[in-house]
Amino acid sequence: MILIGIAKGGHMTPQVQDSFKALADPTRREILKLLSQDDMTIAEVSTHFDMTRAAVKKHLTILETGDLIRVEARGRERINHLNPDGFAPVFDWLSHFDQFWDDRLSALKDAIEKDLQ
Amino acid sequence: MILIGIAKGGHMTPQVQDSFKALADPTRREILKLLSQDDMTIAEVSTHFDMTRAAVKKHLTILETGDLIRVEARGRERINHLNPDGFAPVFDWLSHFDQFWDDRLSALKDAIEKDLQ
DNA sequence: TAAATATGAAACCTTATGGTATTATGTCAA
DNA sequence: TTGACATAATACCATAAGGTTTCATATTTA
Repeated sequence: MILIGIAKGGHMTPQVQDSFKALADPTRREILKLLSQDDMTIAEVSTHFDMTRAAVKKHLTILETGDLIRVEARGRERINHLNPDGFAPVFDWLSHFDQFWDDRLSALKDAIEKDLQ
Repeated sequence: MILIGIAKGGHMTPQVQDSFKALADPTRREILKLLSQDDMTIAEVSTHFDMTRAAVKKHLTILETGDLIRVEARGRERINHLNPDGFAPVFDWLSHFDQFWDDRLSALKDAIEKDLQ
C-alpha cells in the first residue's frame, strides 16, 4: 500500500485518534457510505436516518474533526462531501497489521499449494 | 486488496461494529502493537500501562470480542496473542474507501503527468 | 498443605457519548 | 420586508465507557 501525505491549507492535522473515533459509530460509517455516492446537505443526510437533524449534524461534526469529510458552505446550505485523503492515517496505522495479515495469507497460500501436490 | 473469509470453529462471527469499537481506544491500539511483537499474559501487558490490571483486562476482553486477539489458557495464566485474521472485517469495510482513495491518487497522477507535458 | 501468584468478577464512580428539544441566526424568495 | 427554510448553538437527559477497589477462585510452589 502506498501512502502519500499532502499538506493542505486551512485544516488541522487530524490525530489518528480522531479518525478511529469517527469510524467507531455505525451511523457515522453509514454516512460515509452515503457521501461516497453523493455530496449531501445536512438535511439530505438526515432523511436517511431515524433521528433528528441535530443528531445527524453532531455526527457530521465528528466526521469533520476526523477529517473524513469536508464541509463547504453554499448559501444557507452546507454541502458535506467525503474526504478520501482523510482515511490515510487509518490505513497507515492499519498497515502494520496488514503486513501481519499478508504473512498469514502467504502461509495459507503455501498450505493450499502443498495440499494440491 | 484480496479478502478471504475463513470459517473457524468455536468463535463468534465478529460484527464489524465490535472490530471498530475495539480499535477506537488508544490503549487498545497500543496493546495490539505490543501483541504484534510478543504474546503476553495479562500481567505482562499491564506493565506497559499506567493503570490497574483490572482495567487492562477489560481492554483485552473488548479486543477479544472484536476477535482482534485470541486468549489461550495456560495454567493459571492467560496468554494473549494477536489474531491477524480478525482485521479482515475492518479491511473489508475500509476497502470501499480505499478504492475511492486510489481513484483520487490516479487523478493526482494524471494531473502531474499533464503538468509535465 | 499453606502461602504466593494470576486471573475473574462485581460494585461503584466519573466522564464521554448519542440523543432530544428549544431557541437563535443567516439566507432565500415572494 | 416578511415568512419560510437550512443550519447553528445551547441546555439537558440517559446510558455507555473507562477506570478503581475489593473480594473470590484457581494454580503453583515452598
